[in-house]
Amino acid sequence: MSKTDKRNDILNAAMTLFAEQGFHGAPMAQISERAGVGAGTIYRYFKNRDVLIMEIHTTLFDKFTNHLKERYPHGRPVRECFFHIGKGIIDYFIKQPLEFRYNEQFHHSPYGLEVRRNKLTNTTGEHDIVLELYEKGMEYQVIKPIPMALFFDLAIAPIFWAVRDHHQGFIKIDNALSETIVSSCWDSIRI
Amino acid sequence: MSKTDKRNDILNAAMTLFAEQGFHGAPMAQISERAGVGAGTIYRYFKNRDVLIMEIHTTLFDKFTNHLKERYPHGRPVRECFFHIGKGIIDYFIKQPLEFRYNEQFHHSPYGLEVRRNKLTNTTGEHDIVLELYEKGMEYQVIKPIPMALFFDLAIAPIFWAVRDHHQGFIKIDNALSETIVSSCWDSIRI
Amino acid sequence: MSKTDKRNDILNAAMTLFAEQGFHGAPMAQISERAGVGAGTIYRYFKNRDVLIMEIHTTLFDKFTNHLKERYPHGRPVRECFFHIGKGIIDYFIKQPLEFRYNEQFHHSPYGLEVRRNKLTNTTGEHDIVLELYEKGMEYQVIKPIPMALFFDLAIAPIFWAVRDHHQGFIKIDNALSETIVSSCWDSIRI
Amino acid sequence: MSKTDKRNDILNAAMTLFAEQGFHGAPMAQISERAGVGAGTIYRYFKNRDVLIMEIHTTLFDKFTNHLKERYPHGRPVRECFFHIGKGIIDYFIKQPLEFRYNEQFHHSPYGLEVRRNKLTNTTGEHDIVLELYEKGMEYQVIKPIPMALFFDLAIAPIFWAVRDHHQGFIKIDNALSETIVSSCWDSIRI
DNA sequence: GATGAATGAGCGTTCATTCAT
DNA sequence: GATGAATGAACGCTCATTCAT
Repeated sequence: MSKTDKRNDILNAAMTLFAEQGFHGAPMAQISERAGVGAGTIYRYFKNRDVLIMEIHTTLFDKFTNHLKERYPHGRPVRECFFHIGKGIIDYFIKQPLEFRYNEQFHHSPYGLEVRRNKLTNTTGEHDIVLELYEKGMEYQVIKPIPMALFFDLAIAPIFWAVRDHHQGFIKIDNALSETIVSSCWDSIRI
Repeated sequence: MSKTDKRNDILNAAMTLFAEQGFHGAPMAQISERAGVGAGTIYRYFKNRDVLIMEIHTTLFDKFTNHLKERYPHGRPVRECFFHIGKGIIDYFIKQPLEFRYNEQFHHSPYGLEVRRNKLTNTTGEHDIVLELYEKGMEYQVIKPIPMALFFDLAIAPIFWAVRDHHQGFIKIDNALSETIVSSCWDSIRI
Repeated sequence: MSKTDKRNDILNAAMTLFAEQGFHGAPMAQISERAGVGAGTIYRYFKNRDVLIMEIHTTLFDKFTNHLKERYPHGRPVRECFFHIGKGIIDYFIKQPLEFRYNEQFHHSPYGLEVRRNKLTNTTGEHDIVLELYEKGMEYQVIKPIPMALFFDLAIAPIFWAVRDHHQGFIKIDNALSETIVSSCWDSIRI
Repeated sequence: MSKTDKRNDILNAAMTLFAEQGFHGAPMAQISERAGVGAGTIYRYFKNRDVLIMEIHTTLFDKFTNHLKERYPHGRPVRECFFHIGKGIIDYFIKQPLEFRYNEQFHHSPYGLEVRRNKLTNTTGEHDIVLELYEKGMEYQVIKPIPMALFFDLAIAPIFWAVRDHHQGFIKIDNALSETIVSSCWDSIRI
């Protein structure tokens, strides 16, 4: 088993347990047991628990972002781009319930706040796909003149809530409903 | 000091500390200290920590619901009723940052899931109002034909996210922006 | 059992174990077991392990100092005062092997250095009995003109080493030998 | 690099780290890193940590003893021999602060006791010289009639304490003060 | 021979809960 | 009823040692 394998085992075990039981319900000992490694081994790959939690986020976020960037309709109208993203988010997280749960846990923890803050006050050159959309929408005046953070709230919040409801069994999102959701979000931000 | 007073002191102390420091950052000893009671006294009023956390939620939720019911425009058009609720939520939680923080913590903890499940199944409290709104909207065909849970997601999610952004300093919600937010939500659900 | 009793139990258990097994050979769990209290109880009386170690020192040092101050020949010649102290140290630590061992451990740990530093650079009004002796000896020119720290080294070091040899069985200090030791130390510092 | 080189690298790295950070502050991993060898390699040369600690002592002690034996004034008066040894100790350890620190750590650890016991029982190394000195002093009646261990305590203890004070900055030992120290020690043992 | 990844027992400390007063 | 001292299981983390390569 290669070094990368073991690291991945830990990442997966931790992600699963954090998703299923919350950050506080998953002690390091349980993670190591599930990963099939010794308790101390985790610390060869991650300096401490906090770093592990952050690294899971980073890993998942990269994977998620790559998914959204696939077949992204560069150069096409803002509306079309938005639909790509909205439906992309739904598709991805419908298929990945654990990642979705992890994501929810993460963004409602102290870790999540900091990440969000960095994202919204982004001074690094990182190209956030949604941020770019917002700027283009403003430029072409196809979306309402609102602060960027609020753009996120209106356009994205319902999507995440709907996915959560799907996983909790309150609704069943198929292609048609996915279309309805994203379309409704678009209605709330378009001029 | 009456029995009720002491119970309230505990509820308030616990709510504040949970809101400020998270569930994990507020040990029972600190709660009892802040409430001005002995550590053991908490257990006379609440069977254990989990029950305390649940009771705080119930208490806050009742208070919040009552706020929304005040001057509720019964019999008026769905749109007007929705604006009453939407702006009511914003007003309330802008003024009550601690309660908002508590609410967020709560709904993203294991406790939260169960409550939500009951909420959508039973029809009590807040949902009486919103449920009624949904049904009336369906009947008069002024809102899109979507499942009730999705109605929630579209209409309410952005409001909570926006309030969170307000408290975290990413946006500043004044009356005008409040109007914009609720209006945008309405755009996403109206026919 | 009073509060003070339990605190004393912990202090004694810890002192004994530290003396017998060294700081590193005495885990908190063993201390609590020997003290007959729960593991967490120690932390009601001492913030942490380091504080416990310091408090033992303080307690022992006060007791020891009080012993030396008994029947101290105030106003009598420096030589007589020195003999009182020298023989007092020997008497005390011959009778208290555990306290002696603790003292040795302590003074050769990082804790000990700090204490010694404070003592030698003393700006607090604390009346150290040996320090006073040094100053009087200098004033009356009955001891060699040497730095204070060296006075300690010459006058006190052999006494502690001799007591250690006594406890380790290399010598047997009786009254006569005690007299010899202190007298020899005096020979090394007197003019 | 020969076998001996690697062994020496480990000894030096370990000695330095133990001296600087104490036995408990220097994990094997850090030692191996500093020595430029793999973690497991240490165990090819030393059965375990305790053995490593003991071997460092032995090595340093041999080196130290050889230093004292250099230009030893065999056949000259006891006083002269004593001055050679006393000043030799001071010179050596003033120049070798790390070795001195290591020595102090060692002798106040559980390891130290056993070694000292053997030292006073057997007659090897340093003690050859000092033992000889003691016996000659007794024979010619130039030093007080005291047990050998006590001879050590009176003659050597102040020297070690003074060197410690030098390294800790409480005194500054130059040639004159070195003379004073050894001379004072002599005063305490001579007839 | 040499390596360093892996181990897991053991550490200091916390805190929800109990119960004698 | 009210208290808060006492508990001990549980936690995150370290590190001496092993052993497959």
